[in-house]
Amino acid sequence: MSRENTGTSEEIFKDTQSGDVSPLGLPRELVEAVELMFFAYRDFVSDPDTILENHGFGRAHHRVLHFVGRRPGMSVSELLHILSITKQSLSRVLKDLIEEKYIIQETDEHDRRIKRLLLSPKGHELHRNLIDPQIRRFQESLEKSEIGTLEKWQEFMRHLTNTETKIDFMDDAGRKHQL
Amino acid sequence: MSRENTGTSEEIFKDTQSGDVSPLGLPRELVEAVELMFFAYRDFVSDPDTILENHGFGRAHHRVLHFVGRRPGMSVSELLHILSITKQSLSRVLKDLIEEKYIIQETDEHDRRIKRLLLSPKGHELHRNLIDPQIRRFQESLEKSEIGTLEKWQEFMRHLTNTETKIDFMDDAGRKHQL
DNA sequence: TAAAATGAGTCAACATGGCTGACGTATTCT
DNA sequence: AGAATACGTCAGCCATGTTGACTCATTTTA
Repeated sequence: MSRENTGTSEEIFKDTQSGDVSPLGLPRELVEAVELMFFAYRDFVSDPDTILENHGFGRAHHRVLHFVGRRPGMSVSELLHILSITKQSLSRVLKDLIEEKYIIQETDEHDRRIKRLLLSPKGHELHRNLIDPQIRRFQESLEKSEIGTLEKWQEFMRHLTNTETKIDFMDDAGRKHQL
Repeated sequence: MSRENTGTSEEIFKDTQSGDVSPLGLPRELVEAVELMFFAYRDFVSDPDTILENHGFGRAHHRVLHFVGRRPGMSVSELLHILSITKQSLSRVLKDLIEEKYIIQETDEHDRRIKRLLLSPKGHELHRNLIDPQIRRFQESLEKSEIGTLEKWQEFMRHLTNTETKIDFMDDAGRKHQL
């Protein structure tokens, strides 16, 4: 996989390993990494997207369904924090999901202002159908990779995410899921 | 705020290593991987997003700028294939970039129907400013990781992307960049 | 050389999912 | 009793994806 150097690059960035530099004067493998982020993410969400279409839902619905499924009983404001979107953006999709009985709301026993969100059996089923192809994609990719790849991949992905994101995800919940 | 496990998970997926299973009856580390994909991607694009705002541009402009920068002289239809969007979606952002002189069009010498796309110096500068924080994010994350992490990460990301995506990216160009 | 195919650009119309600011209502905290 | 919190909702804006139809220049092909 050797590539020739154009020679005219500014080389502000010292290359990590190979000394190979892209036409932008940036380390080629990091520019490739930027592109892999784009392609991998796009393809990764493409399978659920297809399923969602048949239900008249979009990616936003998927996210809500996912996090409610993962953290049953979460409040609306917890969900807002995790998704980092506005109340209005959330309410549109949440309304759909509640009206069509994928998500159930239960008033909190101790603070009746808070509504706890839960998946109905129908919601669980859809969630499962949406995540299945993604899990399968991971498993198939892992089969092609050396052992220990997933751990290293996860570690690096964690480093890439903002600390606030990780704190947000842990804090409001009080549960043991930590990203 | 602890909530008890419902206990009714189907456990169709055998867990890869730990035997640990999420509330969904799916291997927990793979469900976490799905979430890392969401969070890491979101945070990863957040830096350029901020810069783009100041220019009145969006993510779509960024993508065009990036691929034209990476593969100078590419045609409009090659760009359409890589981005996998429609001509209309592309034309809106491409028009902006051409009007504001970030991108230059040159008619192909041998086939005058084809327009070759290039970045102007202004375009290169913006491209550079947009990619810089992403490269830096990678470098900082790498510093926190074991050596060899980038290679493993890239390999796995490649496995995650569709084969068509990879082929598309190689074929139309005739150049040696292959994802 | 006439007809077909290709590359690029455009129009109108639509959907999704972000955003803002303002406001209402129920409930709880001080 | 009044302030703060949690949730919901209205109206409207913007970016970026979609479709289908159509033009125009240029090249290929029958």
